[in-house]
Amino acid sequence: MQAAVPGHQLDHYIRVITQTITRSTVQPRKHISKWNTFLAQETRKLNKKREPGAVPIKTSDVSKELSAKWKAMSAEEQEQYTEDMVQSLAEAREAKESGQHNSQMTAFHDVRAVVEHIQREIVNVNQCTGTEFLFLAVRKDIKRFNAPYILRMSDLFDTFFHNTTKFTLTDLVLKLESFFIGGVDGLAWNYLERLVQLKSLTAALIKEKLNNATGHQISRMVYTNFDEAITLKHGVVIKGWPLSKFCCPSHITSCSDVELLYNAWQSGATHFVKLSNDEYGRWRTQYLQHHAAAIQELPPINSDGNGQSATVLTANTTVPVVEATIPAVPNPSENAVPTIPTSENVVGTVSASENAVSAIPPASAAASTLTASPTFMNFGIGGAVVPPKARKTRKEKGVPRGSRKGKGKGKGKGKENQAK
DNA sequence: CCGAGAGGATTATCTCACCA
DNA sequence: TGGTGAGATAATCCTCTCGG
Repeated sequence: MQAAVPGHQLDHYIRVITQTITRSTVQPRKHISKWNTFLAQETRKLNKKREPGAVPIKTSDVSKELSAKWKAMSAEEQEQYTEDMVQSLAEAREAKESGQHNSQMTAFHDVRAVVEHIQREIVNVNQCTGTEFLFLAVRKDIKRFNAPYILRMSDLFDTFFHNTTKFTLTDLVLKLESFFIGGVDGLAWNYLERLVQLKSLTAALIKEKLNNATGHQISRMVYTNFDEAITLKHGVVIKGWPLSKFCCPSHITSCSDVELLYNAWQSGATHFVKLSNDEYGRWRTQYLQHHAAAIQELPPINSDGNGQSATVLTANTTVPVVEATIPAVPNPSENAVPTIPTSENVVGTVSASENAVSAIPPASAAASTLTASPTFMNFGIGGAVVPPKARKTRKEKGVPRGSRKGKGKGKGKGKENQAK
């Protein structure tokens, strides 16, 4: 393609062929630059005039020359000259943003729609006849987006599989997926592989939920400075974060924590909530007030010993808005509102240390909510979430290990040392 | 195009449970 | 009691996005 239609870097053709996102779609500028449209327009004209087969003129080749021409024009002339182009670029941008052209995404939605339909039918038959159903769905291609899916009509399925195979349904469906994706070898998952896979699935799930909540594609989920990067920009908050620490899944080191997080998102116990205009307005006001207070009031606050919020704000860590309590019976429509920052329930926006821990429900709270869910569930719901086993404090805790360069490679190194 | 920063993946090393 | 390997932890590396 590059040979046939030269003039771009290889990356450009790859993006055109695969229809993947480009930087312009990731974070489009708020306003289309008149200068850019002028530059594009003029370069296009010059390219039309060039000899057939000649090397295409790039904007960088003519920008200086065109800059002089641009500056010579009055503001009105510039406006008039680029008006049409700006409009057509705006339309193209809109089409690019909302247009559906990704076959993987189409497949994902197809699977989801079919699964939803099957779920409805199974529930109906179960209610009419009392027949027990267990329905599993896994992808067989790593490129597909759909996460493993479990639908079961009774908790007894969990008990049965655990008693007979020593695996939970979650473990089994992960193994099943690995079998389809990687063949028999995929079954030989060790802890690390499972952890990595689950982290990846969880990150993808959270991003998908974020996109659904905002109604448009977000380039990536931001965990550090969540309130600034996500809530402030998109008016979305998180409810029911199940862990004491808010961070990206890859930074969670315990497998059980990742499982808990994944299950919480999959079940909806943890979810994004889009704020209404009023709610967002209030949230934004408070957010800006808190930040202003943190900057302006730090010295006097420390001196009079009052004003914990501002003191905590200066801790340099911004914790996202996390709903303080998970309702016993999840009802998003009713519980989506109170994430507006008030002094009681939005501790997360101003607290970085002590308050954040108390504000976020413990793992057991999330688990109890899960078990209170309906009888048909998604992946992993209803299984008891076992907290990580307490371990001895490591001797080298807090001691920097230093560079490992030149210390040899391969996982067996530590074992070899131990053997010695 | 480039640097900063964040997310995600990989690697090295230690702990612990199990078994002969 | 010692060997073995899975699990756990922390450091480091790699990749990507964003904004200037």
